[in-house]
Amino acid sequence: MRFEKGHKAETRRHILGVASKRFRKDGISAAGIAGIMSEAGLTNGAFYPHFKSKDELVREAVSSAINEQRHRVEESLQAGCDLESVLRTYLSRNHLDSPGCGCPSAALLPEVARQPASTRQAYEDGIDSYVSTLVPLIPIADAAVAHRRATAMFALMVGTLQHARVVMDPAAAEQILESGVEAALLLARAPST
Amino acid sequence: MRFEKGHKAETRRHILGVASKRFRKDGISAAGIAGIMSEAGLTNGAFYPHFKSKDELVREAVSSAINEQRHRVEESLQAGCDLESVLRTYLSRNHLDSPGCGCPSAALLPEVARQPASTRQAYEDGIDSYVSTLVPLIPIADAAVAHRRATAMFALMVGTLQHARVVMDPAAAEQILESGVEAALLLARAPST
DNA sequence: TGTACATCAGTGAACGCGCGTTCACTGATGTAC
DNA sequence: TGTACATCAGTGAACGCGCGTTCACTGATGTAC
Repeated sequence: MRFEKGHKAETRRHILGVASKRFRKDGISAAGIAGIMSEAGLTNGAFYPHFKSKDELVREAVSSAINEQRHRVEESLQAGCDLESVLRTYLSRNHLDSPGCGCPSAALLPEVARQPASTRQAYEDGIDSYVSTLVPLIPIADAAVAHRRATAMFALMVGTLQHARVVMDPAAAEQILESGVEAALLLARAPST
Repeated sequence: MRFEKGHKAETRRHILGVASKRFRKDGISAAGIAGIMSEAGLTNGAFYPHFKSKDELVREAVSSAINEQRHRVEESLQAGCDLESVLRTYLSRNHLDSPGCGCPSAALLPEVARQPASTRQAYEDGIDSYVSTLVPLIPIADAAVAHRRATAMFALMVGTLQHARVVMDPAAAEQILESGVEAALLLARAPST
């Protein structure tokens, strides 16, 4: 072999990583194969030995992005972070300014809803895991209630970050983020009556 | 003149209406001028006497969509609808299945954040009005608190509808919508301490 | 009343460009003998 | 040990297509005389 073993698998992973960022930064339909491949340091022709089609790349890139997003939260929790700290990381200036390496739902959720069924299904599974990761942060005994609260909290976080990203004035954007933190804490802490 | 007076303005409005739906249904970058014009019953060449560029169409189409969205809520309020009824209209099966004639934020918010400044500004203004329309539905005396709650409620509604639109199983999607209604009511009703 | 001209919303072909995808090819290495 | 061949990740030109945009033109009507 003229390349060390595992080289191709590594290239594939590299392409996926580049694509995953480009999709979040520019949008799925606005990001092209040629641009992704050249950012990966390859020519466009090298794409198809790795992926059957752009749809396959999209499916793998967005589902790996949502799984990485869950991983980041899991690591925060293992490091001992509480809910407010997780919320303030998500609803931060830093996350606001870095859609390319942030939450794929904030960057792409409506566009994912327009993808083929297999992509939507893979993404839905990723969201389910993500929401489940948020559940233990909610101090409510009733598991079903806590899960519904976590589902709403996810939507609130995603919607808030999207809204803040449209806003031109950074100070106004930060107020929107703060509204989101406040409301998410309220959702978590309100009694379950 | 070979067309009655006001004909051109009416055609322009017609193109805007078609575009506004197409953008919400297919996404801004995925919807093309030729497709919009042919759905409007015209040829592609007829576009440019009406609009300077696609960007101009996008700006007018999305900002008119968000203003119509506010109008729908205002009319519900004038008809005497309460908060829960407004929420259940927004987070309904019907809205879920009709992105093309529904809330542009649920369909396009992340993509709007990637548009030129003038589009983002126009859209931001539309959201501000929309959120202000929601404020009176929140029974909290402190205006600043009520406004932050309304801001969060907007994000929760948008995020919930987007999430439900990704989900394949209709029953699961409705559970997500229900989580959103429940949480939005909680946000509105929780005391302001 | 009849004819010549001006108006202008809309036509439809064409522009260059980038898209997703295909494919004959390269060239560095490993294996066979 | 040296040579011939097989392997295959990646190259880069080309495919047809649709994009946003331009522009010379049409043709129905209104106005001028």
